[in-house]
Order: sequence, then structure tokens, then C-alpha cells
Amino acid sequence: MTIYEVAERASVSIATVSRVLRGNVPVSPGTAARVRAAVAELRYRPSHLGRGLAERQHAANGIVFPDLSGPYYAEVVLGYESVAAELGRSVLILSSHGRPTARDMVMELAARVDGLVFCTRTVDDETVREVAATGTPVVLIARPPVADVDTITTENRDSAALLAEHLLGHGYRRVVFLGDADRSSDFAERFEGVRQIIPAIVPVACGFDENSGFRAAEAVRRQRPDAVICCNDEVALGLTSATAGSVPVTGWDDVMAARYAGLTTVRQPMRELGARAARLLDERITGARGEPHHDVLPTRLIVRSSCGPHPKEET
Amino acid sequence: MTIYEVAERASVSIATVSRVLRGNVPVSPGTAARVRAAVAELRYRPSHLGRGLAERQHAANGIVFPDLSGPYYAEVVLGYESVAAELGRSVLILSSHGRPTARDMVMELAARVDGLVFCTRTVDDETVREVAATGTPVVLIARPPVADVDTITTENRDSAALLAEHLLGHGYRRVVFLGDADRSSDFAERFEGVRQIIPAIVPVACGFDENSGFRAAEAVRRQRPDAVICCNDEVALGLTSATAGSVPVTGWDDVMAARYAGLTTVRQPMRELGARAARLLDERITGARGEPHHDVLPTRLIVRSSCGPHPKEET
DNA sequence: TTGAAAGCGATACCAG
DNA sequence: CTGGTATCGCTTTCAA
Repeated sequence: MTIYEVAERASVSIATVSRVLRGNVPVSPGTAARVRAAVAELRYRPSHLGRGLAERQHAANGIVFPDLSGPYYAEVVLGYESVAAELGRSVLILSSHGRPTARDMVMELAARVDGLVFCTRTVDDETVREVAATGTPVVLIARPPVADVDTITTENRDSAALLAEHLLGHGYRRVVFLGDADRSSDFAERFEGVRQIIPAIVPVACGFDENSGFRAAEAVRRQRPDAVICCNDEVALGLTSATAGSVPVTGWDDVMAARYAGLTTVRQPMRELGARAARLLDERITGARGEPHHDVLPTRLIVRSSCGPHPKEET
Repeated sequence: MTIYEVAERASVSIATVSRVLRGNVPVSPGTAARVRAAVAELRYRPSHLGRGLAERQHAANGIVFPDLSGPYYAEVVLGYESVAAELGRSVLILSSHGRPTARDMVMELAARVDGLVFCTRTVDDETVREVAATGTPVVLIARPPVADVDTITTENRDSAALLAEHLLGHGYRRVVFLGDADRSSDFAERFEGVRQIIPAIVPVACGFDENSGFRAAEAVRRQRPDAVICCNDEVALGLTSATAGSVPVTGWDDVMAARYAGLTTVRQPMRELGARAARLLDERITGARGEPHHDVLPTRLIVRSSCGPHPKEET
């Protein structure tokens, strides 16, 4: 089923069929009707391949994330898809998770989209730069700027400081930061924010998921901390299930499980993160904007019970 | 950057460039080397559009799900992406969530992939049939067969019966099934499985997410049930937070939060669901298989504390 | 308003 | 082993 068959059925040229389908050029009402009828009868769907080739665009953009098992990226992707679809673009996803060929897969993906979003822990800056160099617009989520691509992040330092102050208010002195600041700018900023208030903060390395948090329990205990600030909710949850709540703990993100676990955490607008990224990307693709944007979304401290009995009233 | 420029740089024809890139036809070592050098120097990436048009395939397939906010679909998509990528195909996602134009978006998507997976609550069977009629291979996840497309589901009836028996063992007599069996074959099967053991089961309509569960609390209380079997974990969790655990509750799926909430539930291999779907689809796309498959994955009852104090030992 | 024809970027068949 | 060229399905001048 091609445009030729439709043209033949409607007794017009393929040019005319194309015109009524795109609707940008005037076509006589009668002809248009005949074409539309033919399209309907033949259940014709234009080929994206042919169209894309002629228009030199894909009408699709991608997003690269490390994993989708935690709630964080699921929300980000959801927000992204939601806006992209609304903007009429298909969305391609790529999980870099542990794949040694991530870089190649990314370059491969870049060749079939009009724009690309990269999350943290997916590929290095060099790869991002390479993609950007091909002219493909790029937006970075929660990672430092590279070249002059757009970035969108959430506020970390201030809320981390606020969280630290809250813990200090509890009377805690010796506190551990559980997470790997070197592998995520988000974590690095949170660590800095905390250290601003608690200079003696003790960093303990850790992965990003529940299991990592669970397995870090031993290392954490060794520090005999009054409280533990975890890099994210999953790690906090994992640690909690290992310590059975014997140590005050805080997380970050406010995922669904956090509420049920009574986890004190910092809520960040994950869905909005993806949504804004999609918008920024679109502005670049359509050329509506030239200068790079670096947006920062607000976050909010959510105090629950995991940080211990509250010495004073707070929200 | 096209194949022509590479050809010129290597002083060969585009046909030769194509040959060394695809590697299916013999090319003299010397020529191949020159071409490869040119490709590297020019940082050439073949256009997927051009290639796809010539090969009449997209090297991509899609998956349509209702939403991504809950853990269920995130896991399914993760499993799907994982296998699809491994098979060398890009993956396009489409969330039908509440969009009135879902059907059009699906037909649109179908036109740019080699195969498509549909989850429940996305589009009706008619649309599925229409896509299948275009010759695009289709796989259905957790929904009844349509035409002769492949399907992959998880076991519901038996585990539901098992769950019901467990509740009976607790001494509960009056039990409510919270969920809308009409809108999901999974839910319908679970309801049937329960009813097989508890004929007097009382159905109470409800949505699919936490909020729905929360808001259903009133309607549930009115039934003064000894226990409530929820259609999934999210609803169970929502209900729990509204009833503060005053009523024994069970869920389904075993999402992360279920563990922290001590929710008795039935675990199903969500990731595997997506992974198998990707494999089934690939078999159809490559034509490796002709007859339709209808796979059923096993599930497992997970007893925790939400169903009340245990009268006898169980796992 | 409409048609003819030149691409868009690859693949693959047909000769040589 | 290599080059020329028709083709894939569609958009878009250029003329009529």
C-alpha cells in the first residue's frame, strides 16, 4: 500500500495525494475528497521511512537512562513520553544498564532520532559531546553541562543542607552519607549540601539500588553513626531492612515505597524532570531557541518517622 | 555525511561501501581497508531512513502500555527493552494513558515498527485486529487472544484460589474482591479463581492505582468484610493507608513497596513478561515461527502480615 | 490547481 | 571483486 496506489485509485498524481495528506498546499475540494476517500478505502498509511527520508527528519526522539527498575527513571521517562507524544514525536528508549556496548548503541540511536536526552550514569561526556557534534540536539538530565547543550536538574544543595539541619536538630552528631558522590552529580551536590552543615560527615561508598543499601549495612554499622543520610530512597530502604530501623535513616526522591516505610526524604519532581527535558529538546529541534538553558527544579523536605522521634514540630 | 561522500573519499562506488559496511559480500582486503578508513575519518553513520527504505524494515519494534507510573509496567518495559536491544532492535514506547487519540497514535506507531506489543487497557481488540491485519506481527501481554496473534500471560486462577484458601484458613468468611474485573482479563481471572473457593465473594469496583484504593475504603467498609482481596498491590496499598490496617488485605504483583508494607500478595514475573514478549515478537518478525503461541508464566503466593495473624504456619 | 520529475540515502541486482 | 543503476515511498520544486 503506497502513495501510488492511492493516486491511481483517486485518478490523480502522487503529488496531489501528498498535498492533501499534508494539507499545506491548496487542493480543490473535489479532488481532495476523492483522495481522502481513496485513502480511507485503501486504509493507506504513509511510510515513515519514505517521508522521513524526503523531509530529512525522524519525528522521533530518544531518551537514554541507566535502568528502569527503580521508580525514579520510570517517572522521568513517563513525563518525557507524555510531552513528546503531545508534541507529535515518537519516543525511543535505550537502557544503558551494564551494557559494555552502550556507547555504540547510543551512536546508533542518535542516528535515528531528531534529538536525544541523556540521564546520569549512562555514557560519558565524551560520547555526549560526540552526539552533540553531529548536530543532534541534546538535553542532559541531572548531569553537568557539556559543550553548550541544555540541562535540567533538581535543586540539591539547599535541601541537603536543610535535611542536615533537621538531623542536627534531632541531636545527632555523627552522621554518615551513604552513596557514591563520584558517580552522580546529584549525589555530589547532596553530599556538599550536607557537608556545609555537618563538616564531619562521613562518606561511605554504595551503589544505587536496594541491594546495595542492604549490603552496605555492615560498613555503615562500623561507623557507629547517630544517623545515615542515603543518596536515594532505594538505598535507604535497603539499609532499613538490614538494620531493622535501629539507626535513623533518610532517603531522597520520595518514591512510593518511602511513604509506607515512613521514610524521611526529599521529594523531587521526577515526572516534571522528564517533561521539561522533552520541551527543551523540542525547542532546540524546531530551532525555536538558540542559547542553552540550564533549568533547576525545586525540591522539598518530607519529614516522616525514619529519622527518629521528633524533638520539635516540623513539616 | 552520506554514503556518496564516503565512496568518493575511498575512491570506490557506493555499492562497494555498502558491501563492506554490511559485510555479506566479499570485498578485497585492500579496498575494504580504504573504505573503513574513510568511514572512520568522516565519522560516517548510515542513515536508518535510507537503509530502512531499501530493506523494507525498521529494525525497531514498539510496546504500548497504559501508564508507567506503577512498578508493573516499568518492569515489563524494562524486560522488553532488554531483550529487544539484545536482538538489535530499537524500541519505541507509547503510553495510551487517558489519551482519546490512543487509537490513532497506535496506528501511527504501527507504521514505524516491525512488530508491536500491546498491554491491557490500551486499545480495544478491534484496533489490535486492525494492526495485525496490516501484516505487522503483534504480541499481547496479559490479554485474551485476538485473531491469531501471540499472547503471554501469567497464571491467575490457581494462585487466586490458593490465596482464597489461605484467607479461609485465617477463618475469614466474608471477603471482598476490590477491583474491576471487566477491565482486565487478569483481574477477571483472579476473581474467578477466588470465587471458585469463596462463592460468596463480594466484588467492589475500583480503579488500578493507589488513589483508587484509597478512595474505595468507604465502599469497602460498608461491606464489613473480614478481609479484602485487591486486584493489585497498588490498590491494596492505597486501601491500607486509608484503613490503617484495620482490615486484613492482600494484593497482587509483589511490587517493591509491598515488602515494606508487609503486604501478602502474589508475585508475578513482570520483567520476564516483557522479555518473553520481545522474544515471541522477534520469532514472528524473522518468520522463525508460524503458529501462534500462548505462553503462561507461573506466579507464587507470598504470605506476609497484611492478611492478619497467621493461624498456622505457611510460606 | 495539478502533474512530471528530481532528489533523500541506502540496498542489491546485473554486468563486466 | 567492483561499478552502474533501478528501487524503496514520499516531498517538493518547476512548469503548465
